Amino acid sequence: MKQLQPEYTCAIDLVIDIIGGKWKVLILWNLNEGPKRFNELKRSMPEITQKMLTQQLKELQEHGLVSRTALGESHVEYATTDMGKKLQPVLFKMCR
Amino acid sequence: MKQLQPEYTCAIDLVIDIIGGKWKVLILWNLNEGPKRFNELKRSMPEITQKMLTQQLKELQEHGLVSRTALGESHVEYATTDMGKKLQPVLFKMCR
DNA sequence: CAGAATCCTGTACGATACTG
DNA sequence: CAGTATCGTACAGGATTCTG
Repeated sequence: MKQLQPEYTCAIDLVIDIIGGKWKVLILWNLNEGPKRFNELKRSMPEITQKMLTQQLKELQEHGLVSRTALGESHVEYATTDMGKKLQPVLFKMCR
Repeated sequence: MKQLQPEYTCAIDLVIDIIGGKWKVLILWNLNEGPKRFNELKRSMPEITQKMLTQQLKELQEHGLVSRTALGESHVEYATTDMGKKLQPVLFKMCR
């Protein structure tokens, strides 16, 4: 998981790395309601491509904000972690 | 000057637009000490190119965070605006 | 269903040279 | 001193096809 040291000279760079880009905040927003499956997330963000959803979910996992749970052969559930839940009010206070 | 409406669905996008990228926070940091001339800024950020410094300063002006004052033929001074000064503590609280 | 694999494009950023 | 102008590159993100 990414930490503040040593490659970041400024925490802002880390924040931008973690929630920057086109999709991460939107994904966190959609997971706010509760755990969702991959295609369920996909449907709630019609404009995202599968590639980007896969990729951004993977990065959110690496940053410890989202968890992935395989519940069956073809049943995967994504949810916000405790850290993700702590981040949400900070983000969403700024969103309308 | 950019506003919250209507092209941003989330204020985070605006924040990233305003202070995102590789150089903006660093420029604001360097202007924290007081007004500086173009080359003075350039020297305090040896790795930035003239092109990027020019470009980012222009964007910071458009966002109303930095002011530009021509003091002579070849003497230009950059400084943080009131809004820039308000933004600084928020940013720098996160920086070490 | 939940992805992986390719290929492609736009643009942020860099290197370098030049100028009033 | 304070920039422009051009050219080149790397990478984020998109479109499409394929798979266990």
